[in-house]
Amino acid sequence: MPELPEVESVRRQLVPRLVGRRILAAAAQPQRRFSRVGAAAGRRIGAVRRRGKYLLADLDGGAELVMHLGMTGVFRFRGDPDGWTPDAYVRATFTLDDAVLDFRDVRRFGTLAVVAAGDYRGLATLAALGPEPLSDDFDPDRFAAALAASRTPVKPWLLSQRPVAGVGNIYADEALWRARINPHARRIGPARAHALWAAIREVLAAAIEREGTTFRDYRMVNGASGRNADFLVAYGQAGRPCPRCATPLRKVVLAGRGTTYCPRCQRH
DNA sequence: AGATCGGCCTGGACGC
DNA sequence: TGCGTCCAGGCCGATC
Repeated sequence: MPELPEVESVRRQLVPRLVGRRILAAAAQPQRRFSRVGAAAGRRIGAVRRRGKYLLADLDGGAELVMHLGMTGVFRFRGDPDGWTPDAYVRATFTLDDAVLDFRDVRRFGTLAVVAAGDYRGLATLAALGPEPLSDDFDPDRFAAALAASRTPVKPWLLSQRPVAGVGNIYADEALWRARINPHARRIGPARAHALWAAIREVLAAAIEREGTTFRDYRMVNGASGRNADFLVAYGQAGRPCPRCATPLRKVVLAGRGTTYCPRCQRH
């Protein structure tokens, strides 16, 4: 499930192969999640950026290609040494001047859209996206103040993408464990908010170093897996002893999402 | 206006 | 073996 570290790892592999290239043709399956993809045809690609879990490619003529990997989205180039060949799950194809790029997405949770540059009106989450966690825009005091003002349990609050961009289910569980905060907590003081602020940055930075977490679907553009799965201490570890206090980790459903935490050392 | 919840989508794991 | 059920979860839109 691609979150910020996975999307960033994909971005880093896309940059050398997309920046400066011209899109000769672009086509996607007809569905609402793919909007005006054909409008990318004929345009040259500028910077390939990332905001949260979104990939953003600047196109000439004042356009922008917005890409979201959803749950199972991957980008792959035809003819690469990894032997990728398109299959029934390819949802969109971009013909470049020197390569052919496929967007494969088994579960169709991904999004592709060509918009006027910066016009995210059809993309509510992107339009209201919080600060980049690894940038100076992510301010610990503002984060603590926003957390103090919220009455929502902290985990779904994080997943909303408004307080901070790019944190999904895996890294929310990891960061809350690291900061010793119960995912159900609704009232969190400044000291613990600062601990969570730091934990988010640490967890995401370490996962980027390892090129993301692969369980099954997530792959980089070259087909390789991320190496972070073996380092998870909370997500997917229900029943195992907490590495801090040895209490068995508990799994619950919170706001419709599987949530694993230590019932002893993660406090309300 | 903000919080909450169901729907989307499909393969794989699991139970009988 | 085969079938049915459940689960994974980011985002969107409807509803309260």
